[in-house]
Amino acid sequence: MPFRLSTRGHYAVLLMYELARAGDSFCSLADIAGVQKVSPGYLEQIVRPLRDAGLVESRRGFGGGYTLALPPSQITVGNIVRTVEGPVVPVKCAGEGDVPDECPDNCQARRVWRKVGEAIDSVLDSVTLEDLLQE
Amino acid sequence: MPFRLSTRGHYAVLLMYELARAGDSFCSLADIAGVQKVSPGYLEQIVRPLRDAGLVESRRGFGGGYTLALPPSQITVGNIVRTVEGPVVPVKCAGEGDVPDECPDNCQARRVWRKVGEAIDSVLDSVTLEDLLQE
DNA sequence: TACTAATCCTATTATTATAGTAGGATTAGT
DNA sequence: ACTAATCCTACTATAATAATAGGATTAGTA
Repeated sequence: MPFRLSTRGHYAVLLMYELARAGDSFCSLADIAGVQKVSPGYLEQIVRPLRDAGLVESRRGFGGGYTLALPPSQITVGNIVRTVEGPVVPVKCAGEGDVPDECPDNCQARRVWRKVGEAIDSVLDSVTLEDLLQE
Repeated sequence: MPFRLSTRGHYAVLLMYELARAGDSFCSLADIAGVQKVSPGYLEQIVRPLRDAGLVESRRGFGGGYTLALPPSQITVGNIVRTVEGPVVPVKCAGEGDVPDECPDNCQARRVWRKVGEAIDSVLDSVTLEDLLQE
C-alpha cells in the first residue's frame, strides 16, 4: 500500500495526544503505553527525537515523565511526524539537492511527487494537538 | 521517511509514460528497461496488474509488447499507482471497514489520516499521462 | 540510607516488505 | 527452425520496521 505512515509516526502522535490530555502534569511512558497498548520500550525510542527537538520536556526519577514543552495550539501533527520520521518526500528524486542515480533521468512525474509531498504537509500542518483534544 | 511511494508505483508511472510516448505502436519491456535503466524482469511483475486492470494491452511473440488500452488523457497517475499498489491508506485504521486490533482505540488522529489519503488521491488523480507528455 | 519509579542509552533481534533474480513455458512473426 | 517477445512460478538478498533486552543514571519516598 502506497504512502504509508509507519507506526513510529503514528505512535508519536498518540503519545503527544496523551501528553496534551495530561496538561501540565508529567506523564510516564508506562502510563501512555498502558492507555494505548503499545510497548513502553518502543515509545522510549520514539520520544527521544521529540525531546531533542524541544517539543517535550522530560523529568527523570521517581514521579518523573514527560510533558509538552509548548501549548497544544502550537504543535501540529506535521511537527510531530516530521520530527520522528524526517521530511515528507514520497520518492527520493523529488527531494532537495541532486537527483540520485537510482532515479531514471526522464522522470516526468517528479513534479507530481513534489506536489503530493506538499499536499501531505499541508494537511498535517493544518491540525494542532488542540484540534485533536477538541474532538 | 514517511509517506513513501515504493519503486513499484514509481516505475509503473515511468513505464506508462513510455507507452504513452510510443503512441499506438507496441513497445517491449526490454526497450523500456533500456531507456529507464530498470530490470526487465521487475517490470514484468509491475505490468501484469496494469494489464489485468485493462490499462494496457499486450501482444505476445516476435514484435510484441505493450500499448496503452486507453487514450493518455483518460489515464491518471492515480489510476496507475492504485492499480499496482492498492488504495492510498496512510495508516490501517483509516481504511474502510473495522478498525484493526493493532490500532489503539482512542486514535483521535484517524480523521487526519483519512484527510491525508484524500489529499494524495486528489493530486494523483489531477494528472493524466497526457499532462506528463506535454511537459 | 535503602527502595522504587522513572528516564536514559546501547545493542541486539525477529518479522516483514521491498526489490529484485532465475528459469522455463508459450506465442508469434521472419 | 529461429528469434524475440510475453507469460508464469518460485526463489532470494537486502533493508526497513518494530520491537526486545539489559543495564546505568536520576530523583523522590519510607
